Amino acid sequence: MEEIRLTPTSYIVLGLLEQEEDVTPYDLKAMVAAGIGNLWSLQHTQLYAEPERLTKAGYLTETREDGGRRRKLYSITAAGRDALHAWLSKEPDDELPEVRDIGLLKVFFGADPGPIALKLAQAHRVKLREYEALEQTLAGTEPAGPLTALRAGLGHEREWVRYWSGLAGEDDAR
Amino acid sequence: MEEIRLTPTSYIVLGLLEQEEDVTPYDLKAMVAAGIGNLWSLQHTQLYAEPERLTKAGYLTETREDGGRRRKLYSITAAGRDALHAWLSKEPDDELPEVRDIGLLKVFFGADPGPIALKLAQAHRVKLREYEALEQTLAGTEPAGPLTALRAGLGHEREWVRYWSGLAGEDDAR
DNA sequence: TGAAGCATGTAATTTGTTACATGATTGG
DNA sequence: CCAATCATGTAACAAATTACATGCTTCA
Repeated sequence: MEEIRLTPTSYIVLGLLEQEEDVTPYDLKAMVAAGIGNLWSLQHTQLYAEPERLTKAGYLTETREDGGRRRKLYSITAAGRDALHAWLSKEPDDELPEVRDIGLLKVFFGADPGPIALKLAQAHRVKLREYEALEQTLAGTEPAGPLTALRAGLGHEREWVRYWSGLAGEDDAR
Repeated sequence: MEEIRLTPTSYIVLGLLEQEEDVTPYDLKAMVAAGIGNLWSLQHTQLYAEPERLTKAGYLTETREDGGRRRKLYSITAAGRDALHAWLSKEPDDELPEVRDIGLLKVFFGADPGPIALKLAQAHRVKLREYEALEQTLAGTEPAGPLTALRAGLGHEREWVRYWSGLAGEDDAR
């Protein structure tokens, strides 16, 4: 049993596996795409590597399908649940997220904001509409976490639309 | 002369070196902290590794101080400028940034938002005040890029304060 | 029935982080 | 003049991305 450091990637995998058993990396890919991936996306290859790491450390068990391709199926262990819940209830630190937007980086270093703003205002409008639709779907469902997190995404998408629209010399109407 | 892939880290170094010559990694660290680091921070060790990479590829030149510690001094080359400007004026893609906030990740997976919200609302208020002060400093200066980028940061900090204050059951007064 | 694209995975490479270390400077 | 902290860097390690590869479905 190896000691490993748990990263955000680890917690995403643990969090998803807490909800469902006997999950393949491919299933994980779909689960990520369905929700958390909006907030924190992962490459599909990480969804092969990370469960392996977590298994070595005792947080997951790995079994094989009987027939067919004998794909790997992962499930969370008690130790995995413990680690997840310990993290969820740990005293929060006050680490702030960074913006890390490529377009903004270019603007910082002197790029003409116009074309960037046009493109990104449009892209954020699309994303905003997608979130608004998702909000309808999630409204009133349990657990509440995904909806609460989504509302942060909504706020930031609105802010991005406001910001880039202003720079593009448009109004921000949709 | 080696081929290398230019990453955001590369462009940050190139962008900073366009403004000044004969810069040590330590200087770079200070330059990052003074501005772009708010948007996109780098570990100090990357500021040793990255200029070396860029030098091998012909985008920078490396010289040595005469006396003392004979520290390494970097300056941008014509090829470096070209690469930077090509990037700055390239047709923008519409890649959207992700939020990647640890607190929000916890909320998504079911953590109690209360304590997280309290802590982060406070931290974002502090950051917001810092940005407001910076805005005063930058107002009217040239080049305009840093101020324009800062205004995005201001908008998002306000949005974070609004969001987390709401979840903390505070009003968002400062 | 064959092409397109989805599903599934491995391996190599590159990037970024952490750990460690030591010389210089400065405030108390 | 001592402790703290800033300045400066290297090396080892871990993580994430990219490249590659191949089996399976489906539908034209």
